[in-house]
Amino acid sequence: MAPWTLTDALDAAGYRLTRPRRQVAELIADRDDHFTASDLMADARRRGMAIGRATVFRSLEKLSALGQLERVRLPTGEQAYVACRPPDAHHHHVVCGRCGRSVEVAGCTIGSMTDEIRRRTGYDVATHHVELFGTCPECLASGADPIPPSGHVS
Amino acid sequence: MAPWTLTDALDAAGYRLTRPRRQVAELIADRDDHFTASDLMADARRRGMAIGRATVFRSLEKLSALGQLERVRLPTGEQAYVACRPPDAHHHHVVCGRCGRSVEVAGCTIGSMTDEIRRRTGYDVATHHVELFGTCPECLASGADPIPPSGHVS
DNA sequence: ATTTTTGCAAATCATTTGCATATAT
DNA sequence: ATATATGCAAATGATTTGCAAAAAT
Repeated sequence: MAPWTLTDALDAAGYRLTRPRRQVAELIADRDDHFTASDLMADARRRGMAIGRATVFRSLEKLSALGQLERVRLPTGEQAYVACRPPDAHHHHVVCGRCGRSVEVAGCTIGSMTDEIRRRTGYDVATHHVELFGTCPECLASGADPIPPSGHVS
Repeated sequence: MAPWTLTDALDAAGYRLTRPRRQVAELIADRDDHFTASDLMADARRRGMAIGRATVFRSLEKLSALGQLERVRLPTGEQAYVACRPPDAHHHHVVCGRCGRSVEVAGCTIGSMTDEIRRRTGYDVATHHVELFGTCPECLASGADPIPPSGHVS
């Protein structure tokens, strides 16, 4: 069988495989960068797919819940999504601020912080979000000026 | 002089010290938890302060740009802010998902990840965002069930 | 006096929801 | 058949913007 598609994930979770859902899955699979809900709407229109706005949002919600997508807030403040491939392991994404491409980064070092935080602050850390932004190798190679490191982050 | 207030920060940055701005600064200073723009609007109304919605947003924007506030996206999806005290050093916030209180955590271990990421992915990491959520010591003591660690985070 | 800031109301924008219809199972 | 999902359009909610009036320098 094909590796493991978003459609498979929806299927495995017991959702019905409808035309709109297959199409949303296809649109996402064809992207290698982050995207917003409206990006997908535009993609769909461009390909002549008729998918309702609400359906796109509902699909994104389900796929996020299934761990197939991660919601990220871009530095610009936009709400975007990136596909998790593979979706199971704990990881983070680095998003290129220039072209939008993203890759996953395994080996999260945050875990080791939580004990330390508990000890120092008394807070029991349950979850965390990490969003990394920078410049991808392609954009670096193309001579574009890298995004300058920001002085005060997070 | 008083330690260093949000008002001082606005002043130092060359902004005019208007009544609404002083009031927003006061409202924020009186909070020890995260807050949304609407929270501040409500606080203001409660105290009989007449501050326009737009002014609140404009003030939050300036204070964020000055590094006095951090914008955080709560697990619920809400856009909130937390005060940075002190505002200068690189740090992150742990937010209590139960009561909203937050504290800063110094000693970010992300920095050490960036070289590794560069080596493994070719991405030049410029900025990062870390948002930590959990349960604060007070809430833990009060016997409330801690927020369960989430399986797939970020 | 001059420039900045305010506050309103309108505009924008993203996201959600109700509900009758259509579709997958 | 029957439960689920769609798609519209309307509702919601947050944030932004234009602009004349008000306030700070």
